[in-house]
Amino acid sequence: MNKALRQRAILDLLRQGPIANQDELQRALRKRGFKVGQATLSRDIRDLQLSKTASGYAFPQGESATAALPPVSRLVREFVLDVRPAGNLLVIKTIVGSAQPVAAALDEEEWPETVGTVAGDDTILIVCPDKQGARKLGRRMEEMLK
Amino acid sequence: MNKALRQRAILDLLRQGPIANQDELQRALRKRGFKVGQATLSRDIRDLQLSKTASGYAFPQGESATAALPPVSRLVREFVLDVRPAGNLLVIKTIVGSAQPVAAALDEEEWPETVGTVAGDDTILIVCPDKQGARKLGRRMEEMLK
DNA sequence: ATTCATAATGAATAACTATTCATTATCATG
DNA sequence: CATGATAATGAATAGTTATTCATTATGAAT
Repeated sequence: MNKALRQRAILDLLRQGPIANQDELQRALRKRGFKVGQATLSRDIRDLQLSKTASGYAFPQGESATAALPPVSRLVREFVLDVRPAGNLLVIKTIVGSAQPVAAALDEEEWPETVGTVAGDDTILIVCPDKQGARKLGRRMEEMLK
Repeated sequence: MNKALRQRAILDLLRQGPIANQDELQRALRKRGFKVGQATLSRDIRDLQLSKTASGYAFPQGESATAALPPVSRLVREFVLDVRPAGNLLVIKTIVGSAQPVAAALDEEEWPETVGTVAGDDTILIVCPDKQGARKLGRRMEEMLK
């Protein structure tokens, strides 16, 4: 039950390459650890306002799919447990299994302080350019935790 | 068996308003005199590169549907039997039943010499600004007849 | 006109997608 | 922690679309 992450993953998959149908989408998502039924995918596709073309699912005009998506702050609040700067690194703890997709979402934000990210099962490491960057990013994420 | 006219009509219908599915498209086309099966519509939609969105069929990016369409010259060659200037009018004879859609296609060209068009069952009247315009347009269409 | 090749089409059906209905999770509040 | 409201989900199924397999039309070339 993590619609938010799943829908982000769907958009991500779409950027990677063409998805011909919901069956294919289902299999691709399963590889990423999302196990859902076809009905749910049909709903996701409606939510994201995707359209089906001869060559697979496509984004709507003007990248408005991103708009239909919950903001990262909501993801952080929902899945992140702890944030700790450590030198020029930021160590983020998430509920188990969510580190990977949350990291992907953070990546997409393209914050200037993120040089790179690595994600395990329940831990994300964000590499920042320097100690100051890590602290700044840390504060921003603490803020999101409400 | 007049794919060319039918596909033009489909695009025209799409401009008029939303078409939710092929059943609806089939009924709308029938009103215009095109009687075809669902299978054919599925093929037309592929040909025209339309995509299906939550709010019905939509044009592809960049109006490229027009590109997938045969040029007017082909329509004229196929459906027009005779062209005769008469003062500032151009009288066009078509095979029976095609005047209406052919006139629609000619209209869309927005030639400067066409002030307006009226179409019956097998006859199109194109009103031109003057005698010269009618003759010029007449020559252009004769040309299309090969 | 006959023949041949190609294109267009429909009926039947396979494939795919959306919805309904019931169930389960989540969350706020007493 | 119960309870009720709301959201998310899946199984079954209804609805929709794509494809297959014949068949028919069209046009070119004898």
